[in-house]
Amino acid sequence: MNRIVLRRLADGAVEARESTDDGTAVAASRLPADQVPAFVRDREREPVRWVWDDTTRWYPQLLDAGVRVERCTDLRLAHAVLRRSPFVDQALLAGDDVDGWDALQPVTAADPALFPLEDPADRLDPVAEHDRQRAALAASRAPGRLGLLLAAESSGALVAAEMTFAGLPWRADVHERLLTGLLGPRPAPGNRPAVLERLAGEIRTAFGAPGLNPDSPGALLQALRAAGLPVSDTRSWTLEQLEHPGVPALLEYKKLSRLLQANGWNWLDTWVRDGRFRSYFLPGGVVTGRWASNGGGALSVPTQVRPAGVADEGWRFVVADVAQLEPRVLAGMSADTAMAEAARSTDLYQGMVASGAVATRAEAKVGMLGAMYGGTRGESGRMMPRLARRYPRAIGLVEDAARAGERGEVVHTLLGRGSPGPSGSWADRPGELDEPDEPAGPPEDRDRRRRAWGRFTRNFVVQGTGAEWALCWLADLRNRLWRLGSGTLAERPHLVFFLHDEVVVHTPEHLADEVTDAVRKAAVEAGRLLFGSFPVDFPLDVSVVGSWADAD
DNA sequence: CTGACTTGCGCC
DNA sequence: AAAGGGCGCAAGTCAG
Repeated sequence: MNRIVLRRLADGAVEARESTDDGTAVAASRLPADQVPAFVRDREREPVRWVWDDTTRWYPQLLDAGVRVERCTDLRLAHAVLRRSPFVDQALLAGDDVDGWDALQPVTAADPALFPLEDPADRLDPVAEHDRQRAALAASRAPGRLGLLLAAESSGALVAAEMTFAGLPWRADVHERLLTGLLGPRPAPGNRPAVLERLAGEIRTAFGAPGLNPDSPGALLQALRAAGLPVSDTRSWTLEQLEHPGVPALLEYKKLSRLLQANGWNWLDTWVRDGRFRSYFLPGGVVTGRWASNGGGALSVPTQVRPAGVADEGWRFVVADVAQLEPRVLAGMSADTAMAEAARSTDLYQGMVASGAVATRAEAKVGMLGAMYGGTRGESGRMMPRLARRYPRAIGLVEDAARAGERGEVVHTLLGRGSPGPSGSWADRPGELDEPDEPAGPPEDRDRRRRAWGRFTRNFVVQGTGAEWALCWLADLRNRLWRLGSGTLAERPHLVFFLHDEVVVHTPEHLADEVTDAVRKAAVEAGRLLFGSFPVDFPLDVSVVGSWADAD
């Protein structure tokens, strides 16, 4: 398949340089910027891979012009993966531009700085970088796996741009009714809603603290202690343990105050327009490879406001999430057949019980979470020896990752995403510089930091490989959805939300069953891509609903 | 005053 | 019930 590298020139025109799969140059042309969408649309008639510095700098404009692309190489994201991958000989990526590529940041409309006036991306040469990346990949220790990761990462970049373009259908009227019902009418700026004001009064009375601002943790802590309560913080969980007549009002206040601050009227004003919640998703935004988001807190939309996520008239949401993604991924990547056997069940934890490994589902769950997160105390710590006997490969893999992290070594995901190196003097190795801002401190501090880094690397391999499974799922699903419909992106079934192990597809009602089928087939394909013929299942919970709140 | 940091809490 | 990992965000707090 041919590739076309797009590059913005100093005068604003765009250069398109086409080459064959083996790198032979075919053609180069120069286009006025306003002719780029038509050019891309025309060339998309035949299979082609677009190569560009950064999807956030090219794709939104194409989508606005009604142009969808099938595949791309996102050099920014690929560079970030390659630079950290232990599979790669870093010398092959060296060049004058390497610092520029390292520093390149995505562009979001929330952060319109630097674009399009003085964009650092325009000082970088995408053709040279593409050549370096191809050479580094070809010479890498596992070009198949790493190549899959780069393709999936680039595909994720397309999905992210498309989700922002389409937006998540959101009914501001439903949301406002919900707010008014819980908080009272929208207050004037700077004032508390009536319900919060009433609760604040009750709190002041109950704790004998006139003038107390319950939003101030310091002042609240003082008031609680003055009332004779033995607390050292003001977290809800701490407060729940207390017997005091003022506590219920305080907990209610905190809950509603949180709703107001995070997803209140200001949130609606800022993030919801024309019936859509438009956030920005940032593939590769987290070190493990998970996505981050920018704007509107898209990765933590509380269940409380999900009733306002409502499909358009004649459309439906297909909401799908994977049950227990990470333990299943761990079974697959460690090729632990006993754990994969437990994963044959819809409920992996129940499968562990059925096999006799543990007595109860609760034990299975707490034990596995401890294995993946590094819990050593209490219940999960007690489960570890039994799990290690029963699932030696799975538990061995995370234990090895933890030990490697404690030694200051880099670990990697199944497809080759590398963990960042530790910083701090506990990890100093010969030839490395001390971090002047982090003194060695007493030995027990160093040990604590060492163990904390081990917990990070332990979790990194599982969370990161889980993110790779999810990327493959998304990428395959995106292509299946496109083939289901006709017309523009927004006229076909399309992705509108993604969160680690959950997707929401907005689809014309008559295609909902086919979308459900596509979501399941894509999950099977993701498992095959990562784990080949190793038998590990990824069962989905799928709901076809009118409102997001009705899923599950 | 601004910017950096802390606290607390939402999601997985 | 959290613990143990990863985030983003808003408000309060504090240093300069």
